[in-house]
Amino acid sequence: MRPLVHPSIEDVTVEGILHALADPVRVAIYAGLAASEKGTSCSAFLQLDDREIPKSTLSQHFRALREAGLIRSERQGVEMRNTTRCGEINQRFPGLLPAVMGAYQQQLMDRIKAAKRKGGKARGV
Amino acid sequence: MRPLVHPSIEDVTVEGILHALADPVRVAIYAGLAASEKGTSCSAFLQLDDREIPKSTLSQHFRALREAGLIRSERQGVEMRNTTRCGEINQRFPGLLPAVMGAYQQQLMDRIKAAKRKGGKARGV
DNA sequence: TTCAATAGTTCGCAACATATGAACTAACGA
DNA sequence: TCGTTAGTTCATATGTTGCGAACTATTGAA
Repeated sequence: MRPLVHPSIEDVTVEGILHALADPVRVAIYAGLAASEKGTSCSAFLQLDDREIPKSTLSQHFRALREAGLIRSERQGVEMRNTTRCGEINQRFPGLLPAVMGAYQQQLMDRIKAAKRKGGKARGV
Repeated sequence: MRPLVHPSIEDVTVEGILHALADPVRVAIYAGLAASEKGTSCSAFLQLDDREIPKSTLSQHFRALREAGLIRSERQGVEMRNTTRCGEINQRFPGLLPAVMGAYQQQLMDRIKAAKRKGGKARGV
């Protein structure tokens, strides 16, 4: 089993970051990791936003985030401790991550508002 | 020949924008359009950064940008007038586009600096 | 040790996406 | 009507993604 790959911060690319964060599932994972102080295991995201994510799919998403340089994963006993590398990235690309996450936040709020206007339950997928 | 599709600004998604801008060719096109005041034809980008882009590939890239909501394309006689929709997008997702384009700019400058440090010619691809 | 349990990874394949040459269409000007 | 220029669409080869099944690593008993 090959060891986990973490690019050094100089090898992190903007296109890589954008590609990784162009997927709602990965964004949700990233946001979850960013919110937790001391790192989170992968399996914490098996259930995400009412959606079931298969284990193998989750693993691929973590790999994508890791190889884009967005997160760091290290074994801690039987499970994984995942943390964001937002400090390093903010230093290399100041303002990029806040802008992206802020835009997603904005989009979420717009959707909630739009769902309310339609009167029914929030069915936005 | 089906008419060109332009999503209304409420239908523009963050994931769509990021996916479109996760490609260096499309970013170069977008930057070129953003720099020009009165719109630019597609064929202006057939030669890009020393690279030859095939016509059909270019057409797909323009379609991607268009359907992500990043640009507007309208026929002007025999050619196309492409313009960015950055005004609308900045209103809907304030700060997103400047942050992304700024990060690419940063990356470009870092690469130039790194190439200089290595002494040789700028071979960074 | 050996066995079972838990947490992730890797493999294989089907479905989807992308790049590009070739053929096509649309607008214009002889 | 023909030729030219500018883009689009089609066909296809190649690449990427999602997911079940099989595998690996670590820990904790028995």
